[in-house]
Amino acid sequence: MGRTQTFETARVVRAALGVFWRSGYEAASVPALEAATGLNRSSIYHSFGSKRGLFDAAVQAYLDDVVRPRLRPLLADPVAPGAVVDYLTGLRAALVRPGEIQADSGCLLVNASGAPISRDDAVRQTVADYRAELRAALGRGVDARFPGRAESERDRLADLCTSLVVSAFALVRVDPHSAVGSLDSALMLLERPRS
Amino acid sequence: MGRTQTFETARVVRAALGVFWRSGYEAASVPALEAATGLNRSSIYHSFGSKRGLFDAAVQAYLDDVVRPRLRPLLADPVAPGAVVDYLTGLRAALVRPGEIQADSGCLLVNASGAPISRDDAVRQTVADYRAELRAALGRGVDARFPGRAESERDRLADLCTSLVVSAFALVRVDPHSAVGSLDSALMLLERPRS
DNA sequence: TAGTTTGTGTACCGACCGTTTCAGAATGCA
DNA sequence: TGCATTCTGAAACGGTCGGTACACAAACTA
Repeated sequence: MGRTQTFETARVVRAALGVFWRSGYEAASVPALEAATGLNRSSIYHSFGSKRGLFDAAVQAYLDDVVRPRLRPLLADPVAPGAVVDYLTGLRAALVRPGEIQADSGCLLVNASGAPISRDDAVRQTVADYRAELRAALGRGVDARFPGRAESERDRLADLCTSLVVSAFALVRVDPHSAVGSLDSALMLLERPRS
Repeated sequence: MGRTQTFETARVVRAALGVFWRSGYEAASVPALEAATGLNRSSIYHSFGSKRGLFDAAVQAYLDDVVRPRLRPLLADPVAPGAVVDYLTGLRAALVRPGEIQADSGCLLVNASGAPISRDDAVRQTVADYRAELRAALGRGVDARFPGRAESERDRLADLCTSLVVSAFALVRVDPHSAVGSLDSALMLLERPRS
């Protein structure tokens, strides 16, 4: 063997994620990635092959460290009846919290969806899969909240919530007020009729 | 006086709009804008001052030639009861039509919302105003469709439709199927109860 | 026709882009 | 200690970026 890696890959990827998240893939310059990660370009290219390789790693980190932890309660078995509402409430809070990266940069993947990088098939698939994952989780949450309702109605509701979350992410950067409004719309749809 | 302009400004701006729409502001290179408009950079800079100046003109053209014509029936007085449904149906058709720019590039302004250009205050305001204009028009449409319902309920419905349209635009590029699904969700919300 | 104003083409500016190369420093194993 | 392997720093690659300078062609007014 030879010398071992002195930096923690996970930490580096997380730092790169911040840059991609704030700037988008195209505008994230290699010097900016060097500065954020503390790595020289040489090390970056040695470890990740290309800017794109680092981006792909950052996307995985985004899914694993940001998206999925928030969705986890919706994947429990059984799902708590309040889990969907908790999810939306938590997201709402994040979008409102000043300085929070989700608040001023939205969602890495929703942003990618409207950017030039979206012309890449693999990225397109990743974003579509992300949406499907979100939809599936919200579906479980809706089922747990309204177990008595017809499946078609629960599906309709889950579709609506998914779209509302996407729309919130799409507009946070320019109009946080209506982004929060989208989530509030979703929360109203999930209200239980008075007993 | 001296020589007069030999090109039609409106045509040039429309050509530039196509480039910005497909590529986004940052990735729209000056050479690409030259090719699309048929103008030399010198003429572009003489007439519009900067790439950004041309972009601003393109945004106005987008609002005037693309957004507002589609919204026009919703601004009529009185609004036809079917106008909202027609709007959503027409948009749905455009998002499905292959080769249509809205189908493979979404909405210029929703895309801008997740891009680096969204850090510019003027652009932020423009996109927020665009959303407000869409919301207002859909609000009129919803009012015309359900004149008997309470105002709060009509507002809720208009908010939902607006978010659903935004979410459709946000994802067309990567997942046209669920984009259409968002519009279908909106159309279902607008169904009239059987008489 | 003379003079003035304005549009247009060519060439070039410095800056930055992502990527590659290569030498050397650092650390593992035998 | 010596070798092997890997990480790291510096420098340079060709290419493209948005923007500018300037000369000239064009077309209007008088």
